[in-house]
Amino acid sequence: MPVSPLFRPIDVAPAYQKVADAIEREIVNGRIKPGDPIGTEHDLVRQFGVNRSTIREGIRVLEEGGLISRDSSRRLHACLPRYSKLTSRLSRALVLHEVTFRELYEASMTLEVASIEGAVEQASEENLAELTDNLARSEAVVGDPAMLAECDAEFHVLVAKASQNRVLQLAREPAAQLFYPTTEMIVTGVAEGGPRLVAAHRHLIDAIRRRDREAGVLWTRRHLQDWRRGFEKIASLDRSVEHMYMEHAQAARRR
Amino acid sequence: MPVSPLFRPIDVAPAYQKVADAIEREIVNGRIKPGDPIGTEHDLVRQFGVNRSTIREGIRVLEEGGLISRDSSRRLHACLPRYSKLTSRLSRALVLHEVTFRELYEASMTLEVASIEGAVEQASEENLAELTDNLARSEAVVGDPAMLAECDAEFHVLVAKASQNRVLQLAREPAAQLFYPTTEMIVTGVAEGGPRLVAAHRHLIDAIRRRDREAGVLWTRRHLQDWRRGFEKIASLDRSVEHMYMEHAQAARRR
DNA sequence: TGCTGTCCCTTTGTCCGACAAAGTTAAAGC
DNA sequence: GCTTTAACTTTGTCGGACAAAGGGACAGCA
Repeated sequence: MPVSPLFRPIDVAPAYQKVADAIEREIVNGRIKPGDPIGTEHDLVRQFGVNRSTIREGIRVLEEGGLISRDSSRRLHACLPRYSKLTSRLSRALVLHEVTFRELYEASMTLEVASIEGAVEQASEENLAELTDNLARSEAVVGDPAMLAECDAEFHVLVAKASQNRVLQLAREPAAQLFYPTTEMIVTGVAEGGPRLVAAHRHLIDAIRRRDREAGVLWTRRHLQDWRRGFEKIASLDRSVEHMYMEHAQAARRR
Repeated sequence: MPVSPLFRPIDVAPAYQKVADAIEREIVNGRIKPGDPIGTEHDLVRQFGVNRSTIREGIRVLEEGGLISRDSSRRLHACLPRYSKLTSRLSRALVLHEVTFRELYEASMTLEVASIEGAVEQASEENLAELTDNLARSEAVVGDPAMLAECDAEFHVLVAKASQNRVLQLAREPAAQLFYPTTEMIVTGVAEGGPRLVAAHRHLIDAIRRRDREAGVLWTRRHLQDWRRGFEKIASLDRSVEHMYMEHAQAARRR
């Protein structure tokens, strides 16, 4: 017979976790604002009454979560978590879960179409300027697969940004990060890949400028289908995302 | 005049970071498989030749990233990062960036429609059984807003799972986690809210079973529009997601 | 005035050694 | 065979220590 629940389980979190939680609460509640200094480790030792090693373990937890960071002089301050840092964790998780390129492709089809729809509706002049600048840089490096792939990744980040929807921006990011290395491979392996990619970007910018939703969606689909056709010349869509992707993710995270 | 970039910045990562990176590499490369033991802190001290405090800081980093965890006996082992743990970080970031409910609503409209489309196409008998079970539990707690909101959140997780697309599952999660508290508020404040919610779920399951894509999309839209109408009785869609949401996110993370 | 070098203080990253609490293993006892 | 007891191991925490690097103030020099 199970005993009746007379007592609740006691919260026995280790001290470093409690330190992290306490600081996190202050930041999330807004009592510590992004940019505010957290104080030195010694300060925290005094405030929490625990050893510096314990404080440092707590700091690592928060740092990894993107809630605090150290400036050039290594002083601690609260900060607004950067999406790209957090989403690289998710990309890594997708790799470890061995998702297939088909899943990536189908999810991205949805996410990128939604991005362009938002961009067509909401893009500002500044967004258009950024996109145009990106296009110019892409044209300049159309012969360099690595650089072009980087420009492509940035282009789609800018489209998502132009949608003015940060939830969407964040949702597409983990999948998008996994695209980058294949884009490089495809542009390397398929002769007409680079020019087609740049042409698609040009049409997309044009669609955004003319607020032409149909054209935006059409060219986004074509752009992705191009990727797919190029990819299928190299491998099967049902292959799982390979481990090599992590090198890129790691490099991106450290930036 | 700027100096020409003769030298690249030297990589001077602190030791704990190098420890974390080294272990991460082994896991991501697959040399350490999920479930494999990492060894004791003392083992790592010997292998890396650094102090235990340094090892422990590195471990915190990996633990926070979901790459390793401690079992019941606190021994370290590699593990498959759980989406929900990672996405709660993102939800927190969305809160701190003060995204609006409008962004949440519009992004979710896309993500949930994509989920149901995938589910209609791909759902297995097992997925349907889980959904049906969820529906039964929802009907049983239709009078309890907190429990019903929890069931609703789980329902949509199950729909996304039925799509068999893990990228999509992951992409919708950060936004979905922010819905939960408002659903509770709406069901509390709007008398017909609970029954309408359950009815929508019933129609969605039916659409999946009949592989009726149109009906699935239709009822997903209605379901979300219901949420929106309910929400607008309480507050404006352009209000930013409030800090109170973090309590839920924190509770979910610890589970 | 503007730049450089120096001295001092603070802060961080790392190390060492220590210990209680909790878990593990294995032997001893029934 | 099952329980109890007694080592042994591992983790979480502590205190103190020190070198390296950064910041600030101040003097010297062009």
